[in-house]
Order: sequence, then structure tokens, then C-alpha cells
Amino acid sequence: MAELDPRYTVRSLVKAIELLREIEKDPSGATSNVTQLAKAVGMSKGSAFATLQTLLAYGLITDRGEGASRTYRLGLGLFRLGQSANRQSTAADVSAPVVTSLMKTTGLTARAAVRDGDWALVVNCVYAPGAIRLDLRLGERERPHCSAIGKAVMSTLPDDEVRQIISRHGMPRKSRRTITDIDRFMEELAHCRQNRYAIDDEEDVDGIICIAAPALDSTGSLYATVSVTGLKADPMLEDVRQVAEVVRSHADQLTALVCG
Amino acid sequence: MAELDPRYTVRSLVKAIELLREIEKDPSGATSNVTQLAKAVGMSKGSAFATLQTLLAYGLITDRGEGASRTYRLGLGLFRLGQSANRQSTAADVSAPVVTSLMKTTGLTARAAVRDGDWALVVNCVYAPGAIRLDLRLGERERPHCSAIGKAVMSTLPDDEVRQIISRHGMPRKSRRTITDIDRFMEELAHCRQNRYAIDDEEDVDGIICIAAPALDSTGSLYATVSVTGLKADPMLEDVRQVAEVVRSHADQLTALVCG
DNA sequence: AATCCAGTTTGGCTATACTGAACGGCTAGA
DNA sequence: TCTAGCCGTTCAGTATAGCCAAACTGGATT
Repeated sequence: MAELDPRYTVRSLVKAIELLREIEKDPSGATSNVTQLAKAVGMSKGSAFATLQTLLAYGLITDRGEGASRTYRLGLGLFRLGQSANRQSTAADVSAPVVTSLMKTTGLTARAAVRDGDWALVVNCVYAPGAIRLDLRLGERERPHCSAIGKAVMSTLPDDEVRQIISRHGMPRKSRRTITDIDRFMEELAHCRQNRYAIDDEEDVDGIICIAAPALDSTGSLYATVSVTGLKADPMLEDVRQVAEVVRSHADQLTALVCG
Repeated sequence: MAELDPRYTVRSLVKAIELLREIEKDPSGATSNVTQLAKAVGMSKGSAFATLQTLLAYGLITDRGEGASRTYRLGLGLFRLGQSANRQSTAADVSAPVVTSLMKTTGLTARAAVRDGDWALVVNCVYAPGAIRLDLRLGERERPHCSAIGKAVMSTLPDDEVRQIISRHGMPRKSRRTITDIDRFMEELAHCRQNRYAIDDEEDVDGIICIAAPALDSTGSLYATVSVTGLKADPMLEDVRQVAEVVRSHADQLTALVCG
């Protein structure tokens, strides 16, 4: 509640939020009836009733009991939203310092991505300072078969799941060096698993190289991947293996951040 | 979204919820800017801006970027509320069938309680059919030292934590048989841990007896306790040990429900 | 029966949230 | 370097939508 500009404040929404907070305060929900809630947030019974009905219709709260003994508790709609909030904010926020550090260390554009169904989704991006701006956008979805990020994601999944995902979208040729054979791709993934990093060597766009490594959460499943992208000609990328080491160590940093 | 009575619908709140849902849909937050969100939910930029500002002020969303590249994502305020929602709804709802079954099997008033800081909080209560209505209310807070529910909660905590809690509130005498000596109380807890149930034998109110057992979650910490309460003279309570067995088995049922 | 206390409903008033247009800053492209 | 376009932000006017207070309903308690 840092700053609330009275010009841009939707009062009925504020009241609704205060009602939610009030309901939250009462773990049993025993005293969360219309009358008491209205009193607690300083509004009339009628208004509180309408607000609660609306929250109810959207599953943000639930009610128990009928008539005079009706009480309200927070609902599963809120729980669902909360889970999404967690995924969204942590993936982007937690990875931020790691991505920035990765960019500074390598001098290359660095990104973080999470798994989004069959794709890899970029949730953070820090551009390398310099004239050439690669066309990398936040929110971009990377293909699983021809991007370092995609491969890094796939490398954390079991083989049969990978094959299913690939079969759903095929392996369209994007550049001269795109891998278009599934068995060749599975071999490549095996290397990724061994090295704990993945390389896209002009397989998506001619002249562009990309290196990614997965960071796991405390349950051992994929949390996010971090990556760097640059021109094949970039002197920074002369020793690819060395850069890959840096990417992998940053992924490990992210893992440490998430688990601890 | 089952039913939404147009009479009791707070439109600006509906719009806010729809905005949240829209932001939720976009895992990266890349396309969640004012203009696109406003278009998606069908409201003007100005309104959407004000609504987003309000949500922002209360931490339900976060923003990234400044000026023309500002985007929104779900915030940690939502996460917090969601966690509370989970605790509230599951404890009460999940325990409901177990509590009902417990009441039917024993013929006694049955309840479920969760730990609420230093107290035990009743989240569910099913009254026994019959003339005499014990004054047991939903949302009641039970004292740790002289109630079966309180003892059951304490029995899942390490000794030093129990001593701290007790020292904060003392051991006021509530009835003739209230335990007022801390060492005597710790002995009692040891028995509770062995038997996996706790008994309040007229220690709170003369003539009232209560039996409780803890249910654990998958991490092994306390999820809730279930209990029955009745008059000492009640024929149902002739064989206390047998009733305690039933209570304990219902607690185990709840544990099974919670763990999956 | 009568009373109380809760949720629900209503009507009228006014604050308020919406619209639509304008402003300023930024980026991209010519 | 200039221009066009898009973005967030601001603002004023207006219809509306949310607010309040009071009345109504229904169950439980006395």
C-alpha cells in the first residue's frame, strides 16, 4: 500500500480487497458474515452484500451455511490466481539478477525462459549494450527443436514426452543447419543432458548462436532456463565451450536461489 | 461463475477480476500492457489504467518497465491471499465428511480444529442430535492446556515450543480437574503422543469430557485435529477408550484424505 | 406469541467510475 | 533529422452504478 493516488483509485475495488483481507484474517470464517465484514471495512450491509455476491460468482470466496448463519471464506479461485502469481513473479523476478549478471559476464544478450506447455517462453531479457540489437522479445515463444532454450527445456523431460511434443509440431527447417531428424535430435538431447547445457549453432537463424542451461527447483523439475545469444562472428563467442561453462554456472546460481 | 444476479453485481469489481484473469493468461507478462488489457476485457484505457493502479497499490499485481513499455503481472499479494485461501477452504471442507462420520459413529458432537498460533481453532462442527446443545461454536479458540483439542495440537510440537506457548498464557484453573502444573502437563502430553489421542476429562468444564486426535499432512506436521465432546454422564462415553479408538481412526482417515 | 438477529431487498441520491479525446515521451523508420 | 505511430498518462463531463438507510423475510430463541 505504498502509494495510492486518489485520482486513480477505484473505490469499490478497494472495498472488495479490504473485504478479502478481512476474511483472510479470520481463519475459521466463523465471524465472517455480512454484518461483521461490513462493519470491519466501514461500509453498509447492502454494499458489502453486493460485493460479496460478486466475489462469490467468480469463486474468489466461498460461502457456508444458509440464511442467518451464512459465512464467507476465501475460495479456490483465489488459490488458483495465487499459484499463477507465484509462477509469474518468481520466474521473472528471481531470475533477474542472474540474467543481468550473465549478460555482464559474457557481454551477450541474456535471457531466462520457462516451460509453457510445449514451448519455451521468455520471461526475462537483458540486452547486451552495443549497436546491433538482436530481435529478441520478452514473451517470445521458442520452438523446442531448433533453439537452445527449447532444447534445454526438453533435456529435462523424459524421452517419450519429448517425442510426443515434437510430433505435435513437427521439425520444420528454419535454417541450413536445423536438425530435422528426430533420432538425430534425441542424440543431441543426450549430449545436452550430459553437459547440462544446450547449443543452438545456427539451427534457427543463420549466423546466430545461442547457449542455454536449465535451472531446477527443489523438486528436481525444471524451474527456468537461462541463455545467451549472439552473432556467430562475435569475438565473445570464439570459445563456445568457455561461454557454455559460464551459462551453466549461472543456471546453477539460479537453482541455488530457488532452492534456498 | 455459476450465477451472477445483475442486481448484486459490482461492475468495476468484475472488470478488475477479468483484468486479473487476463494477466493470468499471459505467463510472460509481455503483452499485458494497459492498451491490450483494456481491449481484452472491453473497457477504455482510462478505466483500465485506474483499475490497474488500484490493484498495484494493494500488491495484487506488479509492474515492470516504465513508460511505453510498462507491463503487468500478478503480484505476491495475490499469492499470499491464495495461500490463505488454501488453508481456509481445505481445512474446513476436507474435514467435513470425516467430522460428520465421526458424529454419526459416536453419536457425540464432533469438531475439527486447526492450529492458529498459540491456540487451537475450531473450523468445523457437527452437532449431535438431541435435546442438550453444548455451547460449542465454530471459530471458537480452545486453550492449549485444558482442552483435548489443545493438547492434541501441542502433542505434535516439540517440548520446548510447548513450554514457550504455555508460559505465554499461563495455566489458569478452569475447573476442579484442570491441570495447572507444567510438569504434570508435559507428562500428560507424553501419554498423548504414545496413544495418538488426547483426553480432556472435565479439565475445562465440570461434567464435560472431550477426546481429540491429530491428523498430519504429507510433511508430517499437524494438519488438523478431530474431536468429540459430550457429557461425562452420557452413556456413549461409558467406555472412553473405545471412543478414543474411533476418534483416532477418523483422524487417520483425515490424514489419508489429505495425503492423497 | 413476541422478540431478536441475521441475511436479503428496495429506492433514491450522489459520488463515482466510465468514456473519449488530448498530451507528452519514446521508438522506428524515412 | 524529422516524422509518424504507439504507448502510457491525464483530464473534464456525464450517465450510471454503487452507496446508504430503511424496510422486509425467516429462523431461532425467550
